[in-house]
Amino acid sequence: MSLHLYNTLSARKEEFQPLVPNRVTMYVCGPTVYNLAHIGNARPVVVFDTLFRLLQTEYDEVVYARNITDVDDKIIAAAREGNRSIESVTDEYTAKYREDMGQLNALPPTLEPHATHNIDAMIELTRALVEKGHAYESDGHVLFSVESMPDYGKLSKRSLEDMLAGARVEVADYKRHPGDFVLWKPADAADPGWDSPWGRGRPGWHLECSAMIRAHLGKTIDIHGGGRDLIFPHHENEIAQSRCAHGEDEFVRYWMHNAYLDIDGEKMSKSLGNFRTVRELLGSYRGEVLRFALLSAHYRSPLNFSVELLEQAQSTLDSLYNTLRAVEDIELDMDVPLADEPFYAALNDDLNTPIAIAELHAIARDLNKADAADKPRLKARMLAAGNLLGILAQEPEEWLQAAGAEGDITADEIEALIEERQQAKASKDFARADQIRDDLAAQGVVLEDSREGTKWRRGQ
RNA sequence: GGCUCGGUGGCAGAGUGGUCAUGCAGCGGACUGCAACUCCGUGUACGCCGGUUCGAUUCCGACCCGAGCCUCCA
Repeated sequence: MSLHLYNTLSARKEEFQPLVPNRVTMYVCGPTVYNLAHIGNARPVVVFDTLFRLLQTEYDEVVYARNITDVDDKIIAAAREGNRSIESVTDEYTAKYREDMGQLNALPPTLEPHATHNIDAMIELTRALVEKGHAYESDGHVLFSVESMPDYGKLSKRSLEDMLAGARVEVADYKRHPGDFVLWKPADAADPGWDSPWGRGRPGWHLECSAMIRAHLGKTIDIHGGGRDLIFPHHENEIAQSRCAHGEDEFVRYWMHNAYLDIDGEKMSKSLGNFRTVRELLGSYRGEVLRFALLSAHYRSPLNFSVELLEQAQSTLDSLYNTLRAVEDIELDMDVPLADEPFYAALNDDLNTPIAIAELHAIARDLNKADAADKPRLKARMLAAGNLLGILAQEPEEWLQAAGAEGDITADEIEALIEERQQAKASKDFARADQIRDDLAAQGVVLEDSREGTKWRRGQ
């Protein structure tokens, strides 16, 4: 099955065809770097990283850009609050963001444009919009005129009338229409700012993405991703800016939006304060566990986030790695055509990761009971599935035996006890053998006997 | 209020007009000195009420409940 993606714009699955054969351009809204990423922020990263991996199996060139928003009111506020410079705030959180996402096995994007490095492109875009009559200057601000664009609201499926009906925000008096949004705003002397035809100022948030896409990927791109909550106004406004400035009918060919993480039936968000940072969770769970948990639901479905979810992800990965450990010495059969793989078909069907994971389980089950002759191929298939999902890349033994915390019993101590237990078993002293096993179990070490000897892992 | 989108077995979570999701947990069995691992088997699930249909969890309509967006937010 060829790749099909659900397009928010058409509200249906469409066959994916890149604008330029064999070259795909993808842009995903990245972080505003003023604090730590929470696990909800990680969902689009993991989802679009999986898509990135999938696209690379099919296309020679995949250009994936994820921006860093490093100029914003919140950053300024955070710098003031911490009595530090803007740069020290953005540098710190950019670095931590990269580290955290790397822990989730997210590949680095091809491009990581910074807003502050693209100010010229933003000014240029604004100038073009003013010249074409889509924007106007008012009270030091430059605003986009939503009435100048006939199909404004197409992505979010609402009309200007709908928006007015729902308006519950005080309208700034410098706006001609309540829906008009800021492209460029004046900056105080104390705030970061850049000279422009409209005085010293800084860009509006929506403008940044449009300008960086134009500067780095082109007028029309294939895929634009982000969280559902960005559909309106952010992505709607990107469309308005880019299409009106460039005179193109098409800005983004496939709009993709992930649902969010829920906590107790509510979305996890900064404003609700019910979030858990990735960094905090990494203290208790490995990044791969977090990633697997995020992939356990389809990206367009809300995912209930809980400790139970993580525990389940942990035990599922342990089990899969256990299967791989049993075939550690088996050579891989590299001749595995992805096109024939059910997990590949599942991912090509709008990134259906739950089905892909189900297929992975099917392969693992077959591998567990396979004849020696079939193992090289099954192992290769399992690893290929894991690779697309961004999991199962570690050495099984390392995964299963990694110490969880300081003070855990060491591998050497465990090996010594296993040896002692072997002797006890040989002399039929089962009471002693079982006691050793129970003692280890109490310290989180599980023993697994087989004809080849005893293996151990840390777990429940 | 306007606009979107959902309600699936103990839990998580796919999918479909008519024998199967899958995983975790539970139960039974095989294996094992006993376990663990693994394997095999095992569940009157699809919010409620109507309609269409030979047949609906799946299509249509009403209703109930929930979520999201309309304001910074993945």
